[in-house]
Amino acid sequence: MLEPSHNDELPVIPGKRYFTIGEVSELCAVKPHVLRYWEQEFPQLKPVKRRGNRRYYQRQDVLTIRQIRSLLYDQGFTIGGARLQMSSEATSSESGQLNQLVVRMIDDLEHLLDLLKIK
Amino acid sequence: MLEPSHNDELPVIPGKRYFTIGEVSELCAVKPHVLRYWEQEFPQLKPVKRRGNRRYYQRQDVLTIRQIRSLLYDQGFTIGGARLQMSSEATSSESGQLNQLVVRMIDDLEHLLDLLKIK
DNA sequence: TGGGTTCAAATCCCGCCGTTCCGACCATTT
DNA sequence: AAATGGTCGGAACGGCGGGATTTGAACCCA
Repeated sequence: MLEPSHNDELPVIPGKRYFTIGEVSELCAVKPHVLRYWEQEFPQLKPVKRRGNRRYYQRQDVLTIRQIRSLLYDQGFTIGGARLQMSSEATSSESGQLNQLVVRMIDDLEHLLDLLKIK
Repeated sequence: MLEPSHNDELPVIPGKRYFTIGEVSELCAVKPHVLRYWEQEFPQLKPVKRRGNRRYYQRQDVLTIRQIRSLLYDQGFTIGGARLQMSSEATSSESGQLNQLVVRMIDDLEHLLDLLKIK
């Protein structure tokens, strides 16, 4: 259960705007009914709903789900613990210190990505 | 940044060398049978045993138990997740807090890398 | 010698985290 | 428009992780 079945191994997210629950299920390796369940447990997970209450997930939703998945399946949090992490992350990204560090690391990564593209 | 551990509210550890399971139970607010159970789940928790298989805990054991307690009860890890945290900390020369921060940042950065891949 | 503590091991139990079922609704293909 | 297949919510169901309780004996201190 706690083998690192990591996000790296998940498919690349196609370049389209909306995804059905079935598509998200495959993109995140999480069954549809589990996605519906998580929706009850994580307030930040709120896909758009249209005609007949169908869910339409956007990129951010997919990434959020992958993050939840990582917290639960890779890092070994309970659902309550994962919820805590998600919300504490939301608030900590507003405190400059950590945020700046992350921003700098992102810069470095972008730099590296550029290098990779050239070669 | 992370949830303050409730360990602050636990009693000060008296300045003696050995503690019985009953004493540790009170010092850590964890019932004796749970302490025995955790002993099966966390290899690093190995109190000395003497005369009639009785457990004699040392200061370090008490601290270890408080840490496990914090991971399980305050931070919302499963037992498996807590074990992961403990062992990853054991291999780190730094404190558990920093280590955990790094783990989360790596997670965040992977999250951001996904974003970069799309754009 | 008696009351409190501890022991290992077996058994019990509850709630988390899904799973399975369901009839009905929706979307896409032919 | 019919056929095919995905999706809907809600309720009932289930495994099992994480203890809790029980048992009966050994131990310790007074």
